[in-house]
Amino acid sequence: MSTVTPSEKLSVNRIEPAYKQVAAQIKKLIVDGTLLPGEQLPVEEKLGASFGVSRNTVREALRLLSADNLVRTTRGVSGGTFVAVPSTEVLQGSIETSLQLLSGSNSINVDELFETRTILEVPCARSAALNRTEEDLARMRASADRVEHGVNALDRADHSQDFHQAVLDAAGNRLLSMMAPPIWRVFRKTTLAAGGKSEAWADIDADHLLILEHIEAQRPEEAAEAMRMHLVRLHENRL
Amino acid sequence: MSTVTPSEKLSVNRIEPAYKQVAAQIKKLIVDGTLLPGEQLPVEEKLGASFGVSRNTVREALRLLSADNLVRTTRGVSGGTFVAVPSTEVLQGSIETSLQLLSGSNSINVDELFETRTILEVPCARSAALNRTEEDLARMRASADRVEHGVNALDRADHSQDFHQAVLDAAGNRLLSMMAPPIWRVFRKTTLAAGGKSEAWADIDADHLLILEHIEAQRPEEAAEAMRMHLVRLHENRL
DNA sequence: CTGTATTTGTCCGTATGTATA
DNA sequence: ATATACATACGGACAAATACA
Repeated sequence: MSTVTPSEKLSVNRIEPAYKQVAAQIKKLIVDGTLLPGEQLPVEEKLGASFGVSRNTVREALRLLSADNLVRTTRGVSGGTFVAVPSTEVLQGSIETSLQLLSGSNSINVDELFETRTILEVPCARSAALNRTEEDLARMRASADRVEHGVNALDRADHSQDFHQAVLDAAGNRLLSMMAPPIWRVFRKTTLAAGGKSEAWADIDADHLLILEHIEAQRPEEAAEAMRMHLVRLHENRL
Repeated sequence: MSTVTPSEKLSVNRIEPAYKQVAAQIKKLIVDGTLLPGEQLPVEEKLGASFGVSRNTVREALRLLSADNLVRTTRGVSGGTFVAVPSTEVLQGSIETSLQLLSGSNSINVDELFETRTILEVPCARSAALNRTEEDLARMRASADRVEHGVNALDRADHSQDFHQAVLDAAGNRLLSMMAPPIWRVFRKTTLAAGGKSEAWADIDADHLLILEHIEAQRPEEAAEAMRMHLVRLHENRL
């Protein structure tokens, strides 16, 4: 008679390390809203006593949470572990890391990155034409100008991203504003070594000005189309 | 004469805890591709010796990486720490957690979630009409049917998500396929308590069939428009 | 400005789990 | 089946940093 492991016979869960259980419980409290942003957690020794584990185990659990930026830790007498305030940078960072990994393992390719970028940014250009404020326009003008007068390709590329971010922000959808940048950055990392063709920069400057013009004049469809053409150019030039 | 802290006078970096530095270095090796997925890292003691820190510090660093699912750890003689293979589930999980937090802190609202969903899914319906395989169609038919015959609202909502996932997958952009589900899930969590109006299900079933019909007949614009109308209905009914 | 209390950071030792001889 | 070797998991003690009296 062959022996069977419990998992084959019964529907039981594999036992989890203590630090994972502790992390899961604290995470639940944070996501549920029981622990509010900014609130201080009990000190490590106290937490250990509550969970019935050592301080060390608590610390490993806290490291799990801090990697997700759910908590922030400072040392010293007035230090401690606090529930982190959610930030867009955190989300962008985790998306970027994951995308880079998926890109490296060929789970996604550059064409998919670019198509996604287009799908996100073209509607934003349309919305931006409707919702843009004077402040938005000033930001776009400034960054478009900085692209035009950038000292080198890297500098210009940076300011070009600023321009695109300004368009996204003008559209007024904060979720879209934060989803696009990780895609740019991963795309840029994977194609930076290849080196973009610099002769395209004059066309890119013209594109930016055209997009800006349509957004300023509140012509949504024209702005969307200009953005679409611009992104095609960027794709062709691997920028 | 007033004293100034170094950070005010010089551009220096605040010193980081050892475990963060260790984590950052290992992470760099993984993202760079120096350490390949599936590869085994040196044992904790060896790592500690390499970095000049104790095993415990190494462990906390590994916890930081495991939270991002960059490494996977098992114990026992054949165990150890291995570079994890990137998975879409991981990315979706981290996006979902961040979105939920941002949603809870009003950094994004449900209208933005829904607009983003529309922007992602309407182009996917268009692409799906062009790229769909027989297998894709079978998935859509099956899930549309399960929505229609679902025993309760929760069950129907589950199958409805399956239908939408099938459309996304048929479009062929793996990045879009993985970005949409976290948005649904967060949206659903925030509006579940409110309770959807169940009298809309008949219309939803009809929508699904119409979308399916256009995709099957390879009519991209009609499919996109049907999807857009369908999402408007979902939004109106808070589903 | 110096001492002191409090909190996290780090190290070492031991326990426990796991596969294999 | 049992022992053994080797990996991570856990626990306790000390060190360092920080704010405040």
